[in-house]
Amino acid sequence: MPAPLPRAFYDRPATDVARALLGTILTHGSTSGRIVETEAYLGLQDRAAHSWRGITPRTQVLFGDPGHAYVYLIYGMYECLNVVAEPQGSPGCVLIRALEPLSGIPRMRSRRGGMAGVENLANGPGKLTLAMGITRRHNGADLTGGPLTIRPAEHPEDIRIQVSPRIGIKHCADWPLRFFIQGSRFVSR
DNA sequence: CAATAGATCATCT
DNA sequence: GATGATCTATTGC
Repeated sequence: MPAPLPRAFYDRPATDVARALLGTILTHGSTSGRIVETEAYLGLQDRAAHSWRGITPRTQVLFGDPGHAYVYLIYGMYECLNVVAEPQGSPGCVLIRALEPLSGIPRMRSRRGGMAGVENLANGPGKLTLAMGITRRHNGADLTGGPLTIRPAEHPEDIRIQVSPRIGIKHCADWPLRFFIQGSRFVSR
């Protein structure tokens, strides 16, 4: 099993990290999946980003070291996983929106309630945290070593990236900051 | 198939 | 007190 991506991988603009994360492998315990869809959130100039107003108790991790997880509760019901990018003090991050399940699929299915097909196990930000067992306990977790890690893509050269506006936001709704693997059946709708 | 409603709560005003 | 980086079930055509 290859080593987790190093901190330097995350220490660059959020948009670059969002593209580079496509094809990499998120692992938590027995479950793992290939990242097929991401969105970049830019920080102070991006009104769709949580961090656009500056540091609050919630956005603190976004201003910290890159390579850590930012997990928050949305709509009182689901949690979303982000990866902190950019150097300390610069709050860019990347939302992980969809996974292609690779291992631990029965475990994922039972966490999701037992009936979902493989394409529907983790094809959305709230679904993938549920399937992978990721919760707010992982907020601030170091992704370069620990129970939750991201490992290099297996065939990065084969990946074709497609770009679109981000989903489900009100501000900056036309910025082309959503990235996904062309042709993947595991991308959200 | 498309549109809509409802669930539910931490965070910030 | 309003809002939201969602999801599922249900209704309507």
